Amino acid sequence: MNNSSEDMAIEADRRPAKQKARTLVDLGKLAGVSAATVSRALADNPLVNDKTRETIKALAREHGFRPNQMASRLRTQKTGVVGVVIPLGHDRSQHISDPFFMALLGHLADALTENGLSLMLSRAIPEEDPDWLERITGSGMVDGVLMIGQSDQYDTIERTAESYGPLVVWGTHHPGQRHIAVGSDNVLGGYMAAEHLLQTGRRSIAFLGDLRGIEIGERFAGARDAVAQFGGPAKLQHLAIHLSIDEMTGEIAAGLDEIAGGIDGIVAASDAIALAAIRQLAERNYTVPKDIAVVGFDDLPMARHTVPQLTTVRQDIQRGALAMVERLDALSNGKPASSFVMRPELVVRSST
Amino acid sequence: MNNSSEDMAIEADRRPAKQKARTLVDLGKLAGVSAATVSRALADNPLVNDKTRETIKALAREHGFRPNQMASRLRTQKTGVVGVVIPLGHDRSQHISDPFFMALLGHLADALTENGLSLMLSRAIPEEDPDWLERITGSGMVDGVLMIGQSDQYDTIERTAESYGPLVVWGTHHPGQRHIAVGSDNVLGGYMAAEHLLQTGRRSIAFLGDLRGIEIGERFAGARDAVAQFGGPAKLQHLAIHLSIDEMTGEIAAGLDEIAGGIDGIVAASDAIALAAIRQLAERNYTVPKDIAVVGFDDLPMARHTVPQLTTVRQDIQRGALAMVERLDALSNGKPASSFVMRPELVVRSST
DNA sequence: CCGAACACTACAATCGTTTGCAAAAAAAAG
DNA sequence: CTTTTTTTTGCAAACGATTGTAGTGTTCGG
Repeated sequence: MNNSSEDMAIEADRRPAKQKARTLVDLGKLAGVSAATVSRALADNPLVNDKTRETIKALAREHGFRPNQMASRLRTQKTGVVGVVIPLGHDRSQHISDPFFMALLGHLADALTENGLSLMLSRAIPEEDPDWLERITGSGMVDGVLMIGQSDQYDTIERTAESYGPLVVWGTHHPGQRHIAVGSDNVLGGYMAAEHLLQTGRRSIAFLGDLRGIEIGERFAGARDAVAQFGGPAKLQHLAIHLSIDEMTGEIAAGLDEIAGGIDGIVAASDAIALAAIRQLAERNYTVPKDIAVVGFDDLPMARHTVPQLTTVRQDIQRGALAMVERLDALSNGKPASSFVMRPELVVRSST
Repeated sequence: MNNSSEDMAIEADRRPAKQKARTLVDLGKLAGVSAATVSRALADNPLVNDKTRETIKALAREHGFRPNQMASRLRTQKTGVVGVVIPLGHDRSQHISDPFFMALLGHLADALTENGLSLMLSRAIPEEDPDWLERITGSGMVDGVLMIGQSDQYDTIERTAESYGPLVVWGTHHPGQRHIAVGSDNVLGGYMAAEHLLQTGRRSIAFLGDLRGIEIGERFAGARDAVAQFGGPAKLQHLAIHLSIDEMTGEIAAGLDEIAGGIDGIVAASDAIALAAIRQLAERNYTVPKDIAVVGFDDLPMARHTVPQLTTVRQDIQRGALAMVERLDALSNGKPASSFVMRPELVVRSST
């Protein structure tokens, strides 16, 4: 048992790398053929003799040889890499480790790997780097770009979409929109959440989220619609909560101190916000759902593992990820593609 | 309000891309200079005349020109990209969206972006692709490789480390180990978790996790040490739980049905497992921590937002991510680096 | 035994940048 | 108005793989 109270730095055994065949020419020399033949052999091109191919392949295996991707891709003008960008526009301090981003990213990684593609991840901060999108589309490093969230960069995205084909965005689709988007019907989702609270007898609802995010704004609009349509004594108020998990806690605490006494329902813009809110309510001795009911948004895996289990508006992230990859694939092969708006689904659990 | 019950596909306005200057030569022609000069101008090379540079830069901006990265990187033999690999060895169905992976990945992305590097994410399934690591190190696409977890691939990693320099792994360091690793002292962490339960009066402890994962095996070993050292009536048993969130729930449910009556403490191999366990215990009317105390591992952000808040062994993921990037940076610049074992920290909250 | 058909393989150009070196232009010195 | 020095630019050779085309060698029908 190690009982030191300090971290430890440990020297590792290291020795210089041994020499290998690094290029097609090297390997060709060893096999007694030209680089061209080696290239074809490794690509299973039928032009090359079976025996030659086997010799070459064996040699390649033995030397652990792999063709240089940079050169290959320069030549073929294909990279096999798609860029995944997370624009952090309205919420500069928002961390890339936001759980929704991460969940979608995970599914994207799975879907892309399935298709033999690699994923290049970038975080973009538009305020600091106005060229953020150009930098990626124009880098020549990627065959296409997937974007997670529109943030407040709708116009930039539209502008880029005019000249850059293979671009698919997670977010909303507006009529006449140029870029392909995959996402949920956020207005409907917000509507469902608020409607559910109203139907279960709640009347004074707070919406927790930062409306500058396009999608979040839509969720709020949906909730407002529901409340307006319900009419009567139903009320809706709004609390701006950043998505960053660090700021979130304090903001929610402060906000709830002010309004918790006057509300009986919360529509949270995300599951993460909902969880933080539930936690803060528990500390203030409000019982969920008896005193205040809480509806989340996203249905992240964790929503099922909380106490109480979270009622939330489910976005099918996996399906969305798949749809994004399919569309990107179509676009990069010159085929047409269309935006995709998924219908969200209210999942009623124990927090309402 | 959209009340259709179907998802929707929407055609987007699309038009062909407009033509731009695509190469240094193109741009050089426009500026009346050679490609070499353009290259230097864009790189702020002092050899080129200030006025010329400005002309060229303006032109480049106007045309949205960016040098082709493939060509540039082929020429300079530097990619500015580091590969991040998640080997899914012992737990084939484990999803890349595992919350710990995602959290570490997020921090890595932040740390790398900070240093102007891009991140190429790959998921590797060693059983299907024995060459998984070679495929990445030898691809020529990356300047270095970061690995999240050793899974059961310790030998493969060691072998690769002999010939491939810039490789840093999240995981454990064994004496004489060749590859650089950053991670927590898992034995100590497991020890701390079990010791804490014993000190708070628990005597019959279950460890939940799949011992084939090296790190998890170490955590179990630590817990065993603590129990052995405590002696007397203290007991430890083990329940194999996969990391995949889908399998996890069922396995935990089945396992708990069998043993929950006979235990008063749980050491979970991860926070995710701990949460799932708490949830299952609640459904079986066991109160946490009164009937059964639960200690997690990782201290993911969500651990603070659960009810009850999770007592857990904290790994400083952010610090670890930073350490990994620093070490990789050193290695790729030919400098030496050493493994780094962080001391975990027991965070006592309300689940014990 | 010759020419045609076929099966392989090698040559060489290409992808777009970068960079050592030489050349040209401009400035300074004599 | 030469020479010498300093700037500034262009030339051309990499980087390493791919691929159309030309070339070599083999086989086969006649």
